[in-house]
Amino acid sequence: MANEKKDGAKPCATNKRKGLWSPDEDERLYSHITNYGVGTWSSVSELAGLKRSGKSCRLRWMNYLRPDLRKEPISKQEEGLIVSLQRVLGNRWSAIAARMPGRTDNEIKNYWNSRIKKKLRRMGADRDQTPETSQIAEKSAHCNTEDGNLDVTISYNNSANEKPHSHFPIFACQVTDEQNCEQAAHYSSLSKNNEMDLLVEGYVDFLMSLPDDVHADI
DNA sequence: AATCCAGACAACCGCTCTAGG
DNA sequence: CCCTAGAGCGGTTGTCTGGAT
Repeated sequence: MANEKKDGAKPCATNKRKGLWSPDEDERLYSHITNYGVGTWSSVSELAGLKRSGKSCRLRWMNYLRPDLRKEPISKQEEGLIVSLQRVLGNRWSAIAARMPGRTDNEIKNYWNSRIKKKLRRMGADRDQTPETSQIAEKSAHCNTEDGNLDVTISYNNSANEKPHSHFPIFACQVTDEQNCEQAAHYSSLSKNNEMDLLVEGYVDFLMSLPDDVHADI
């Protein structure tokens, strides 16, 4: 709860404190919100006796003080999920975080920038060429279950240079048991109906259900 | 012991979106 | 519609820490 780092906060031109939060500030913010709720963030700052912007209070609460945050490091399983979701959703960190309970967009973004991105680049698989959101909006899914392989592929229109399609796999594995076969059939029906949101949700659930050692070593 | 440097994380900035007047 | 304030988002910067020299 308490900020263990040194208090580097200093007032800015508008007389608002900036920089790292002190344990006292954390305590004030936490007890105010747990007792009275948020209301508006600018009022929280004032009512909690903080010389911080409402924006700063919101960020501190969302990224650090919220009781439902997971404190443990991001697991291998979650890392795989981040990579997969980034491929599907692009750099929409809040959308990715929404599918990972207890994790924040800031945490995921930092994790991506400091670790995964580097890791992918080392492997020559940097996905910075992920399609823009508008392109993702036009994407469609293909799911191939032939030959006992479950291969889920997202395709998207590349309107900029009018190439018909580019595609990138978000998931591929051997269908080895009954449960996977059912999953494959499920994906297949979703992709045929172009139900992208459900496909992504189902994919997330499936990924989370896998034991850690199943995840590909990216 | 001092310094440097890279990695990790916290926080800020600027922008967009949305709701209400 | 237009304007404004607040909220939220993603990119970027700042700060701290620990390891290497």
